[in-house]
Amino acid sequence: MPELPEVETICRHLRDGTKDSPPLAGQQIVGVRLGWPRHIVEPSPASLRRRIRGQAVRDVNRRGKFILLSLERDTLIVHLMMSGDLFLAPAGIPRSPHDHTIFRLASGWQLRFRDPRKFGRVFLVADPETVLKRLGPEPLSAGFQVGKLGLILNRHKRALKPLLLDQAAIAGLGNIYADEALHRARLHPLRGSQTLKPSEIRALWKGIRSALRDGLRHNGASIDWVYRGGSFQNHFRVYGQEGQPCPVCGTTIVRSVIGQRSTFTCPHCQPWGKN
DNA sequence: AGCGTCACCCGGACGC
DNA sequence: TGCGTCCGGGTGACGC
Repeated sequence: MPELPEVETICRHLRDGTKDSPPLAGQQIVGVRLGWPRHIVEPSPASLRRRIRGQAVRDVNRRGKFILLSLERDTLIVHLMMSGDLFLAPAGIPRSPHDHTIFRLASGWQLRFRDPRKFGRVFLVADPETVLKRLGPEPLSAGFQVGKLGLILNRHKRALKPLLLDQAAIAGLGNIYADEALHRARLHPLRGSQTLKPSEIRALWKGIRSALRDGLRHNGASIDWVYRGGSFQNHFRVYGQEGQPCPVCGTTIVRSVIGQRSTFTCPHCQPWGKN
């Protein structure tokens, strides 16, 4: 499921173009196909269709797991949720049954939102902050220093894993990168956020950043049936590795459920002792 | 107030 | 083959 590195990779492909498709910036939207209107959170589908016509894409950015397409007057915001993909395709390529929302461009290319599970969300708003205001800081930004993570950890009294997954605390982590970050930090996912020593806060900070950076370096992870060309799935240390040896110590990775989420840990590297 | 838990939305994968 | 169950990101309802 697309998390920060996967969403960032998709944004880069849209922004810079790929060997098969042009950059999105400068392209004018001339029409929309709304094959699953429930994707549209706001405004109404009819209003979106009317408002978006004629607007050109100025820029492509990411905030948390949201893709932001800055248009001339509005911002088109897409959340891929767990099975979404956003990409350019020539109009001549037949759409797949899951290409629900399609933005037709003046160039003849199409911006397609493919989403087999239909959980994705689309917003067209004048002010992106109305959608993004609840998000916590960007974990890869220069402003996200160790002290900032320490404040977040101490502001809450929660188990680490649900806290890492809370987009209002830190934006962009999902199940994969939360587990990978905790393993790198050698911290158990049930540790209380207020019980960490300074050295452990630093380890978690480094774990979060290095897991995300490694994900980005491999263009994200390609899992389930959604393939975007990433290869980070070949470098998971714990996620999905139940029964496999820990790459650090060889102990068998175990799966548990924490906060209704599958959670993978190394019992040796991430002991659940006192604290 | 803040936290945990649960249901909800979907369809592909998988087990029987 | 066909049915039932599981999974998961974010949100909102609910209870403590």
